[in-house]
Amino acid sequence: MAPAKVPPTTVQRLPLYLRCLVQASTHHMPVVNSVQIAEMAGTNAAQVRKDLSYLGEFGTRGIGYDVDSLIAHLSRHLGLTEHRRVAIVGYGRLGSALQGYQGFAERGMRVVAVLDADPAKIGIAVDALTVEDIESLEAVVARERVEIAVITVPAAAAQSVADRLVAAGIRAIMNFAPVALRVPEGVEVRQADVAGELQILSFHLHPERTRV
Amino acid sequence: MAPAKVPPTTVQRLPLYLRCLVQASTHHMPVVNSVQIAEMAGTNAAQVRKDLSYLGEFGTRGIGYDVDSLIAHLSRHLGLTEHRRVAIVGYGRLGSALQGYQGFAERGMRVVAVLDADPAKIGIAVDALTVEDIESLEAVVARERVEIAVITVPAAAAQSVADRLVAAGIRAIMNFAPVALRVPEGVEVRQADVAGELQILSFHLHPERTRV
DNA sequence: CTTTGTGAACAGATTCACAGCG
DNA sequence: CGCTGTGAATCTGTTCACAAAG
Repeated sequence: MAPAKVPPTTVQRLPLYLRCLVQASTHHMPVVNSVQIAEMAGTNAAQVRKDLSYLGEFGTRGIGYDVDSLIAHLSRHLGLTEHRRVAIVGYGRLGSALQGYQGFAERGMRVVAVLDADPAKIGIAVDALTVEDIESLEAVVARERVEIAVITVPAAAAQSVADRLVAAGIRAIMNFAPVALRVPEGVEVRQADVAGELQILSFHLHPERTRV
Repeated sequence: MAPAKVPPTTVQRLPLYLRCLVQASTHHMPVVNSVQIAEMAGTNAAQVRKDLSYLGEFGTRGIGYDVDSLIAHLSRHLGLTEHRRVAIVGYGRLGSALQGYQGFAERGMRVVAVLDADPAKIGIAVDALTVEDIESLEAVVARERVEIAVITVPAAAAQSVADRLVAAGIRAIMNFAPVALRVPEGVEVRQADVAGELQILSFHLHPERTRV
């Protein structure tokens, strides 16, 4: 019953389930069963039930899961009862695309700071924010109570930015720079590498599906 | 010897190894051993050796791996001996950020087409390309011999775009829209969901981490 | 009668540890 | 000797199948 140990693979699927349930909610479905969730999520029903069982017992046998109540449970387990405070470090093409992404708010994320090292970019007003100097990173993190940092700086600068973020108390980093970050125990890093993903796709296209 | 069956988890790490080796090459290291690769990649040496062993026997016992030769082998196995032809469908903030990303070329990817449904965007010149009408998707895919498609359209349009891409012969899709795409057997999809990744990070920040 | 929740069986990935080769 | 390559052992995740609950 208590959230003892949730397997990493299960955690990775929770946002997907949440998305599907929100969609079901907008379609005015009051209740869904594990087969329906699995169809929407592209998995199988046993997986869905097992995953949810790690968080608690939320279903009703013979009926299924109450959509709104399950949304509430998942949101709580994902720590999304309040919006998470996100800083974007690096206001290049990708950084500005993320800053302007409308999908964050409805999924529990709030961008509270944008930073860059380029004097030409510092001071630019974006929505209600201003691009701030990366030199004042520590002050900004403290002032805005940043919980999650998104790194969109060039690869060469990523590790030093990560070091400073960690020193400033950040424990959750999403890194778009194509380098493996070194962080101390207790700091969680998610790596996003678009070119790498395309290379994985390329592997599956490989002509060499016969023999060498 | 022959590339029989490479486990999916291994395939996912190959781009990472390739990146590390390219870095080693620029640092003028002619040879690296599995411990060094593991350090750069953030894994362990046994993992590196096992992964590489699925592709063949590239090392020299007592010495290690020749960097340039291993880069060549990995590139070949990833199908990167020639640049992969990529189309970006959806010229919004994210689509344009990806279109302008300089990192693709050096990692075997070449953007050969950009499409959008918005008449205000169709015709815009981007580098050597022009944003084309999504209505002519099939013609563009054929003309440019597109191998990989990147979907950056709104969630509501993603499935129909995917259906048309598959019908046009595309077998590798990277999807940035936050929906689970349904595709037939034989079509490979990689899902990228930034908000979902941040939610995973949020889970790890959860206050409820105190053992119950 | 339906659907959950879950032990047990299974499948897959990681790590170990060492034989084999340079 | 040093380092790779790999079977064997271990660990982790997925799927099955059914008892328990409404």
